[in-house]
Amino acid sequence: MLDWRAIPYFAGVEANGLAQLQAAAHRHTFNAGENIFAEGARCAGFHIIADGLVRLYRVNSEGRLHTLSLLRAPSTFNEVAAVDGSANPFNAVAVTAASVYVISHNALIELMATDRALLNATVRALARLNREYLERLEDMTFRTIPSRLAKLFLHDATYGDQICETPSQLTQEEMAAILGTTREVVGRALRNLLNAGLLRKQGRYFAIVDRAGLQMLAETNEVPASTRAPELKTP
Amino acid sequence: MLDWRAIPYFAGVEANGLAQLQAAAHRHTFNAGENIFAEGARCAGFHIIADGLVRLYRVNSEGRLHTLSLLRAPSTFNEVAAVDGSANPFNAVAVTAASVYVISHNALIELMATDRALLNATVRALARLNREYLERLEDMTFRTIPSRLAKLFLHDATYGDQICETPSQLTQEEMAAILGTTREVVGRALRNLLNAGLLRKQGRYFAIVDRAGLQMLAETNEVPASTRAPELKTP
DNA sequence: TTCCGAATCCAACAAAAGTTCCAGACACGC
DNA sequence: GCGTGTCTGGAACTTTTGTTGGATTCGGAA
Repeated sequence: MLDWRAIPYFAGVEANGLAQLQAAAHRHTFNAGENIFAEGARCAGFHIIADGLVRLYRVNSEGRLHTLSLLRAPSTFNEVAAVDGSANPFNAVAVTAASVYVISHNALIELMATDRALLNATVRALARLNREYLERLEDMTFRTIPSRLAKLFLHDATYGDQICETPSQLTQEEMAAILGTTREVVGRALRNLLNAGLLRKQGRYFAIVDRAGLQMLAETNEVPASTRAPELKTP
Repeated sequence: MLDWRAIPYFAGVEANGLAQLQAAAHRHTFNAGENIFAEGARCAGFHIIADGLVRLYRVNSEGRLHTLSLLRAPSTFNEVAAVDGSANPFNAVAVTAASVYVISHNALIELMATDRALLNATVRALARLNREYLERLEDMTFRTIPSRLAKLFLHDATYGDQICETPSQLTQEEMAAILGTTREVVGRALRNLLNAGLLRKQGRYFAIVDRAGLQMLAETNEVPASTRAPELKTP
C-alpha cells in the first residue's frame, strides 16, 4: 500500500489536499519491461510510483540510450509535462513489475488552483529538478567518463536521489546508459579504478576501497597520485 | 525604460501584481565585464534585465568556461535560486553595461503567496527551464561538436530563446564556451562546415548556405552526402 | 550434469576531441 | 601610419572515447 504522506513531493500538503489527490489518481499496473509512456507523446500526466522500479530514458537517432533516472517507490515523475501539458520529455518503462498512480494534467492544474500547498510543493519540486539537470549537464560538459563513474559510485547528491540502485548492482550496460556512453568504455574505466586501488571486486560486483580517492577523481578528473597503484608493465 | 508587461515571465500577471513587483524590485547597474553574482554564493534573488547583455556561465576546476545563456533585455534569470532560496546555480556577468532589477527571495515568496497568477507564471517558467536543460543535456550526451555547432547556427528552440546573439556574430571563443569545448575545436568544425558547403564566409563572420544540410547534421551527426563538397586532396 | 544466454574481459583499431604552437589578419587607439 | 592586442587559420600531436570481434566466465534452466 502506498503511504501518500511519505512522498517527498507532497510534504506540506494537508490531509484534505492529499485526499483530493488520491481521488484524482488512477492506478495502473505494468509488467516488467512494459512501456509506461513515450517521449514526444501527448502529456501522460503526473506519475507516482507505488511499487516497482521505473526507468526514465531518452534514445538518440542511432538507438543509443541515455538513462535519466532509475526510480523506485515512493517517488514521482513527469512533473514537467504534468505542469505544462505538453509532450512527455522522455520515455518511461517499468523495469520490474510496477504499480503507478497517474493524475492527469487537467486534474493536477485544478487541484493546484485550489490547494496552495500543492502549488508551492510543485514550485519546490521543479526548482529541485532544475538543479539536478544543471548538475548533470555540467557532468557531461566537464567530466571524463572515469570521473563520472566515480561520481556514480559515490552515489552523491546528483545521482543519489534519482538513481536508487547502488552502482555495485548495476550491469555495465546500465552504467553506460546512465553515463551516456557504451558498455566497453565503462568496462575499461572500471578496470582503471580497480588498478588504481579505488575499487575492488566483491563477487560479481564492485565495492568502494578509497572513497576519498573517488571523490578526488569525481572533482578533478585526476586519479590522486598517492593512492595510485604501481604500474605493472615494464617497458 | 523597461516595459514590465513585455516580459514573458509575467504574462498573465495583472496590473496590480505588476505594480507590487515593481515596488519590490531594486535597480542595479553594472559596467561591461562586471560580475553580477557568483555561483555558490547566497541566493542573489530574481533578476530582470532592463538593458544590456548578460552571460550566465559555470567554470570547472581547470578554469574552462561553460556559457549557459547569453541573455538580453527583456528577460529574466536566476529563477531557481529565487524560488528555493539556496545558492545561485551559476555565475552571472554583465557582458555590456547593463541595468538589472532584482527582487529578493523573500519578497518574491511573499508576492507569490498573494498573487496566484505570479505563482502560476513561476511554475510555467520553471517547467520551461527544465525542458531547456534536458535538451541541452541530450545535446551534450549524443551530439558531436559539428552537430552542436550546426544546431547553434540554426538558432533553434534550444538556443534561440536563451542565446540571443546570432552565432555569426560570436567569436570562436564564445561559441566554444557555449558548446562546452575549446576554440581550436570550434575552428576545425567551422572549417568542416565551410568545406561541406553548409556555411560560407561573409566578411568576418559566417552565413548559412544550406539550412536543410545543417538541420540534417544537427539531427543525425552526419553531413548529408548530397550536399557535401568534393574532396580537394588527391592521394 | 549440460547447455544456453547474459554478462564480462581484453586487445586492437578508428574516430573524435583536446592540446600545443605559431603565423597572419584585423580593428582600434595613438 | 604604426604598433598592440584580439581574433583567426591551420598543422602536428596526444588523449579520450567509440567500435569491433573474439574469448571467457557465470548462473540458471532443462
